[in-house]
Amino acid sequence: MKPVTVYDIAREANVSVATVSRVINNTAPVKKSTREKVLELIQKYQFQPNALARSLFKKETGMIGVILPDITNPFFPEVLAGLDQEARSKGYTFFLCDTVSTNGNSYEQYVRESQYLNILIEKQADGIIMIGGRINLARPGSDLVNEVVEAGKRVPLLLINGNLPGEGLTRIYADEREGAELATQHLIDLGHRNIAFVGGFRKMSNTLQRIQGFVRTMEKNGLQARKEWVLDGGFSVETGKSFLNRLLDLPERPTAIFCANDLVAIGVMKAANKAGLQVPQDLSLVGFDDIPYASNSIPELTTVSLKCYDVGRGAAELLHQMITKNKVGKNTKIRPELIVRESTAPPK
Amino acid sequence: MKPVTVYDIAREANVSVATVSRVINNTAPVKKSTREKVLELIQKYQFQPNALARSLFKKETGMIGVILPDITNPFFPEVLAGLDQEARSKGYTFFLCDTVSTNGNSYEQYVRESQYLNILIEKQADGIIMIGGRINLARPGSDLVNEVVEAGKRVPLLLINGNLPGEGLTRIYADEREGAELATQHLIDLGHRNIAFVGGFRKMSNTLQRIQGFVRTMEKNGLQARKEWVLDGGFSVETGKSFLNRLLDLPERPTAIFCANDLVAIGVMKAANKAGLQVPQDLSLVGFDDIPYASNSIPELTTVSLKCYDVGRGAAELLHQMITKNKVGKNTKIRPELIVRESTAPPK
DNA sequence: TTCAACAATGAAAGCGTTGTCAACCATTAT
DNA sequence: ATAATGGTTGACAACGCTTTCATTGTTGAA
Repeated sequence: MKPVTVYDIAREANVSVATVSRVINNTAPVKKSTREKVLELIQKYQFQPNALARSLFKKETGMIGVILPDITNPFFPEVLAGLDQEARSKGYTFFLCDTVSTNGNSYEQYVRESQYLNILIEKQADGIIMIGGRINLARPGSDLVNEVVEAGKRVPLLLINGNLPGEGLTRIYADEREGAELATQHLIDLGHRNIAFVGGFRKMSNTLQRIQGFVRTMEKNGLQARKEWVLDGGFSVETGKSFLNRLLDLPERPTAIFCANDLVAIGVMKAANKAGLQVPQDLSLVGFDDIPYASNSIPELTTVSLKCYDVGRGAAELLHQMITKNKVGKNTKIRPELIVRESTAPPK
Repeated sequence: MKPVTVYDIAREANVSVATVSRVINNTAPVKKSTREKVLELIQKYQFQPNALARSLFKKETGMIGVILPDITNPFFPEVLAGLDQEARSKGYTFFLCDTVSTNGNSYEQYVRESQYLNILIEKQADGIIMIGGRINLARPGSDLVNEVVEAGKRVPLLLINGNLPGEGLTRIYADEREGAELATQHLIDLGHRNIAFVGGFRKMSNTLQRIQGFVRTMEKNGLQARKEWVLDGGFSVETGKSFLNRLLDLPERPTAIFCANDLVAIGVMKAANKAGLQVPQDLSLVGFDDIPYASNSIPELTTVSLKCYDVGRGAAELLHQMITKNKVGKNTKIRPELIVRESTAPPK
């Protein structure tokens, strides 16, 4: 049984398809009696217009594509939620493109990122949002960057927390460096002198900024960021665990650790716990991102909020403007916020 | 600057659009020289076919709609990941429909659920997956159920963990009752006699099944499930906190608590910690769902895994069959698994 | 040499909408 | 009575693609 179309409705109502279209979209006056007849038929057949056909004609789909590296990382659902709340009210709907690689192959992830870019363009998404992902690893002039820039010429494209220099890409991002400064200063104000930085990938621009913020703040306070105390290599709980153990093996131990993200902080906390260290009495910990878990751990994690939700909302708004006003968006910076909870205290 | 179309390519290559289409889709033999010319032009203009037009004709979009209640709840990204991994290999792409209500209004959520159902049908999604949500609250014959059933007649529709009786809806689900039995038996085997159940909504079929599994197992072991020890009212961390406090105020306290989900368990754990109770020495805890955070808490949470990822994969596979074979799917049950970690121990 | 088979192509008919344009009718103003 | 207004309506041309059908050469077999 084929779906009914405007033609079917029109035929049975003895009107033209144009009229049917008019009553559906309220786009021109229709005599009350015919309107009612049409409406009745629509009801009777539960007619639902084919959005593909409509979009084909109108050249707009009301769909926004979101490309992200791993939906399982709680950071992303959070910004998605912000995105959704704002975009929904504007009538958009989402395409979810998770580039996670099953086997952890980062090349595969790269390929997927550019595949999705193409798919979204072919499917005529009204706009594209890219969050995180390999682009943070890419250098200006690299293939991926070029692809993204090219895509950006075809459809409004917004980078969230992407750190691409210049290039004419619009982005909205939290100021990672400022966040790192906030966190580091907090630790220093508490009286810590021996502070380590753990996690992330030094090659990625966001990690780099966090490290820079950390180092700079240490130096501003006349402190030294020791090389053996800044360890990068991942964003996971496991990373945190293994790095704490490495730190513990060193002749001298830090009294506080600033972690590249909350997951790493959780890992550190767990390893510390196993090693018989009390947080925050024996070791202060501050995370980054303020994912929901951060307030669920025991003790609750002091962290810096990247305002994912706000970033998401802002992104939706900005993208909407790019789509409707057809103007290139302006880069937007969101100020992070330090959230002091229970995992930090003065050193013994 | 308008996007280039097959016509533009055809014109410049001095061939018909049919030929262009043929080289794009490899759907009929084309002379090598013309194929190359066309390919070259496609490359030159970075031509990307309009998927809307194609879908309009082919009557397939390769899009699957996923309706879920709140992407921020870590349970859902997990099944989404399973879904994605399986569906991706089959060439599908996802529509994300989060029905979360900003103001916590459950009627609004209901409305949104049925709105999305319509949107997905209009956008010609090849299939629809509904996870969790209000449908668990609905009774057979209610409006929402009818709407879902009607939608299911128009497009392959699969319920994940939905507990609708009969009705001709296809579903794939984890056996909640069995999971509850596993958890309860584990506690009993450890030597607990005084066990409470906390969390969920009694009105929702999934909660009900968990409670039934709990009660039944208690009785099978000659134990009694006391009314004042089975408390429902939510799925959040806060729920867990407030309910533990309520339990603590009672003249007699349970030595173990079976929680309706992991989030509630976390809440209980936090409240217990505040109250000076050690988990698991003073209080054993088992959760439900096995969200990622379950293995991150201190102590790590004993829980029952609903195999979200497997359920997701299974759903993708099942839906794919419904779409391609055009056959009604068979209900599929996934067996849950008890995951013993650190939050349970024999009572003192 | 002739016919069948096949490779290579183009014309044109959709797919289900929307919007433009012109036509029609009934009022109302002149 | 006639022209002008404005509310209603239908025909039809897009939108960009795929596929069917028919047509043209070619080539191998009879």
